[in-house]
Amino acid sequence: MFIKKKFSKAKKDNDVKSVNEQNSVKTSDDKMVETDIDRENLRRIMESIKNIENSLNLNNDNKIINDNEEDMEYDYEDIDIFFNKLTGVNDETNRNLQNEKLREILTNYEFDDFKLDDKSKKKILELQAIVKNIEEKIIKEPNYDTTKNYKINYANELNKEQLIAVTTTEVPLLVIAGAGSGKTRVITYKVCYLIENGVNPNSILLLTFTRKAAQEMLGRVDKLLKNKTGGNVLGGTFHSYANYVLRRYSNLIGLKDNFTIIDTTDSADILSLLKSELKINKNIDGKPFPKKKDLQEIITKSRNLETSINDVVNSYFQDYIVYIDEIIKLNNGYEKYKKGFNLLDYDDLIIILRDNLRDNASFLKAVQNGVEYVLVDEYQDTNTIQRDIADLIASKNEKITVVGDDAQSIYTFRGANYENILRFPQYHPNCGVVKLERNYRSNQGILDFINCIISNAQIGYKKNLYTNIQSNKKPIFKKLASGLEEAKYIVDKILEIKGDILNYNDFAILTRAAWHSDLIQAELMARGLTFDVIGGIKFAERAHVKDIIAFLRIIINHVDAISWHRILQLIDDIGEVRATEIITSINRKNGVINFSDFQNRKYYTDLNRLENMYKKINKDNIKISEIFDLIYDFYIPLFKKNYNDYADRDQDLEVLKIIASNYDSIEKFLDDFTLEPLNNKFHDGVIPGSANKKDTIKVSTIHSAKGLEWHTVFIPHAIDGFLPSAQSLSTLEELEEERRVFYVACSRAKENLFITIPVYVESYGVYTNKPSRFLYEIDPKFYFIQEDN
DNA sequence: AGATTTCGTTCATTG
DNA sequence: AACGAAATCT
Repeated sequence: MFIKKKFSKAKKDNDVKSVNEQNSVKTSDDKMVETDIDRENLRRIMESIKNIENSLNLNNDNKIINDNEEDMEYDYEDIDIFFNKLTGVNDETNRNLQNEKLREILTNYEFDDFKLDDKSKKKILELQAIVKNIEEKIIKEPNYDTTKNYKINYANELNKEQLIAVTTTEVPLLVIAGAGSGKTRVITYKVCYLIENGVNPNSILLLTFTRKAAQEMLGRVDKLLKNKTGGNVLGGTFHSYANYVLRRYSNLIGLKDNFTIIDTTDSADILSLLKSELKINKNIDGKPFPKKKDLQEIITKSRNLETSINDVVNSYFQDYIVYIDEIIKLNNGYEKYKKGFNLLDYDDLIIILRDNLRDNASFLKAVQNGVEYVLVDEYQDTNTIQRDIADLIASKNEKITVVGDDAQSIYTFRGANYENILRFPQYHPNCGVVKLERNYRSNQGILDFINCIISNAQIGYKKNLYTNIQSNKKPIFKKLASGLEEAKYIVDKILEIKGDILNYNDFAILTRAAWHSDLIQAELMARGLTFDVIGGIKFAERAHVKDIIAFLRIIINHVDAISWHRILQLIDDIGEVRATEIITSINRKNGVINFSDFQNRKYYTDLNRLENMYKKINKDNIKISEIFDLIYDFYIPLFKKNYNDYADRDQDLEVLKIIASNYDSIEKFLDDFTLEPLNNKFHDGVIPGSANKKDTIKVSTIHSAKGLEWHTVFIPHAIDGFLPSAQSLSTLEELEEERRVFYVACSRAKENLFITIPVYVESYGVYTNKPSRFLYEIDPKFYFIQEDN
């Protein structure tokens, strides 16, 4: 069972041999497995067990570990015995003891309080004052002309606060919208209302968190108005809007309009390349030089928070303080590299836009010329750059509406600043405020629970969500023996609740980190249930998908060096150094692809094939599907050579071709692909991101679940250290954000909310009995601890 | 020297 | 699954 699974990984032929002589640890079915790692793991497990046993105050007879025993040598049977005791599978008394103990843990849970420095205290006080002030700006009555003949009866279809939010169009407006309070509805109706009052749809700018959100809202506008005007609204994310404007007015800002947008992985790859070119690969005081991912994070953080690299390293990456000079050097190299090869990263898109709106009057005028009304969704997740963009565009008439919920701000790690929402009135002194508190989503049991979570938060608008939904089910907390048991429990529950009435669509499993649902996915698969994975490793980030994208980018931007690196290194005997040499030669020829200089090299055959491929692609009126066929002709042999699991990856290639073939141009496809990366893992013939209405269970990260809702929601692995994440416990701000993550997760549920923890976490090989501290903070009367299966 | 293979380590959250 | 360090190949 679980232990075997863990240890089978370490089982290797030669290890097995050595076991016989040295050690006698064995599994319950007598298979010899033993390595140093095994022993270390076993020791750790035993230590965990000891701790739990001690905390349970078992008498010695019930213990499997004798404290006096010096030599910690156990075999795996011991663990099974303990396991059964702990879960009470065999023993009624123990089960009761367990639940009693759990209740005790949940009510006597102690954590260190954070010591706030004076600066933070001051800030909290200041924000509290702001919050108080804001209450005075609340608009009390709608300004709605009932005599007007609208297609939509706004007064009927909206509650009073929603109606105020929709009809207040001529002043800056802050809409504080609690979870499930009809935020989307407000935005959709507001767009309709503007259009019905004669506003030109393409002078409305709607900025949302994902492009899908914008599309859905505008689709609903079309439905409500029974025409196609919604499609003319400028809608999208800040990044996609930036892309649009920068290309359109590239001449005004000295930018080439055929720039390539690179994603996070590309940035990291470039940094890694520069790192090896600069030959800085040191190890000072046992602290290794930052990995490419960390480098990328440092740089992007410094740009999004608008602070120096020095500050970022000092506050978030103390281990790298010794390398600050090198990191700054690398950053300069990175900037130069992007300029040289006509690349823009995500941060460039919005920073260049903001800077030009601010400093370039003719550009500002050109952009403002088209925009009369600005609507911003998920305002709590904007950073200061995005805030500036919205403010600058709206600066000519201040007809700006922002909608958000500071309690759901969960993106500070990428620079989002929930203070934007609190400080909106400071930037717009004549603004109005609307608070939406009526919840249309969850039943009262869930609302009590989530109100409780957020009442423990330190900063924010006071909100108290209420509902008219009659049912009143308390959330359920359940402890399971292992991740495997947790997975089984969840799948069983889904089937039980679903019955014949509900759809799979009604269920979601939400986790803090994508891998927390690994075992659940395995269980779903084993039982033949279809599910979609959202979040985690994205389709667009899989190695072979990136390969294809690289081929396409070269077509548009012949000097896109990072793509060349990817492609060339697929070929045998070409590594980083050879690739750089070849790329230099391409640059010398100004992007002309001609590899004749390398005729005598052994890898010339493939280079020649590559050259011919691009010659064939470079033909007028070639269809996108033909381009793909040519690329695949070249790629497939290399693909099979480079990925021994190519059979699993194979289907992605076909999907990519289908998606791309729906576009008119490669450029458009690449933009979309980078700006709205397909989230879903691909399996069973589902095209990721397609409007496929298949009835599937959703397995998602909490972050990706923002704005969505389900009948029944499961939050597995709600272990303290996972949620909140152990990596977010150093400051109060971090902890507060974790609380909001938990809040977002719980508030997705309409009817049922299940929170579970496994006692044994397979991938870490540790036992735990601590549920999330956020659970502890909640009055026990607001949830059940489920005692049996 | 540079390319490739192997093996251990690691597991936030994203446009 | 993907990275990076170390071992091994050419």
